[in-house]
Amino acid sequence: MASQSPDPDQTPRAAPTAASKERLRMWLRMLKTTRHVESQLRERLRVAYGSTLPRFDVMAALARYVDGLRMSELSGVLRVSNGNVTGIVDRLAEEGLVVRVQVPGDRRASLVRLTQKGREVFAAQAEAHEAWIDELLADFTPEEARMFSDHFDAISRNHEEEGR
Amino acid sequence: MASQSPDPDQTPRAAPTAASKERLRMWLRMLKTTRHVESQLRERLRVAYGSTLPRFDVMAALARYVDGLRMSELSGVLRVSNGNVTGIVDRLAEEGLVVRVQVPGDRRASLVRLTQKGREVFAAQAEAHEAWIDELLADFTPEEARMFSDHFDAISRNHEEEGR
DNA sequence: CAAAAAAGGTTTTAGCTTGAAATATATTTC
DNA sequence: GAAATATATTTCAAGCTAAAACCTTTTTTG
Repeated sequence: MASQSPDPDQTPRAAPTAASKERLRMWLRMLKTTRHVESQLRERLRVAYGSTLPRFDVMAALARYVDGLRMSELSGVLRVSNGNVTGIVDRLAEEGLVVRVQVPGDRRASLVRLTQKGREVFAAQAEAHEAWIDELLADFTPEEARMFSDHFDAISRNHEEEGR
Repeated sequence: MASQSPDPDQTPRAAPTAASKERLRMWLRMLKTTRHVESQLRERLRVAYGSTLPRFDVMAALARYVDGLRMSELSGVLRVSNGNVTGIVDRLAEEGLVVRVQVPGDRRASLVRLTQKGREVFAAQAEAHEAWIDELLADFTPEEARMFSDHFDAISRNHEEEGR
């Protein structure tokens, strides 16, 4: 076992350290797994429901907020750009899954809500979605899943504070 | 501690089980973290280098394969659609970062390679990229990172077998 | 070898994504 | 209360994405 750590200085950035290599490795694997699951979900939503992940995400947000959300709240919850939501809601509205309701006191704003049809469609999709996740992540035991959840949760919290 | 598992039957799909709830929870958190890191990387690449993540991914692949890759190999390595790579390579070629080389024996195919300029630009971006990851995932200790890597790695392997 | 099938790429279409500019309405300030 | 500022949303430009249609060129097959 020859000497392996010739450079023990505390370089704060740019210089690749053992730790940064480890994190990079983790990131690449995590990204790969995430993309695989996402692309599976995309395809299954497309084939089974003729829908997309962004549409599903919007409906999921609206399902959680029964009273509806303003466009800006929607983009805030989903953490996507403002103009982005406009197009997705347009298409969902065309299909009769959501409605834009005028906000009484403010003629700029509008409230987006799921329609009855929207609620029904989403309920079916959400159930399938959960089963797909269960299948795609079957390699994680429930215990592992819980451990990872808790860890990611801590990190998300940090991120949210930054992004205030 | 009252009894907590009223439904011990082996329902294979659709019925939400405790395990599926746990995996769903994990997925949502993992996705949130991944998206946060990705959007940070996108923004930083844009601001610091006027570039994008897909461009970076293509250059990273070409940096690993010094002899170059065919378009189809490139899309295979990156796991994106065939026609997708065409546009990205077009733009990288316009900027002089890659070149398309005719394959001697086959007039359909072409080999894509990084130019000298491409190698230099990528080297700088890759170093910044690693430092950004290190910063964005600083909440993971190197040991945790290693553990997560190993776990995701096992899963990726399974996915690759499916996707053959 | 000619027809058929396969392989390598590009183009097209429709949708998603962001950031910036534009529009309309509200609120604040002088 | 008019002008300036801020807020809510949409529009726009540029790029990414998958899938499908479409050329070429190569390989296979009868």
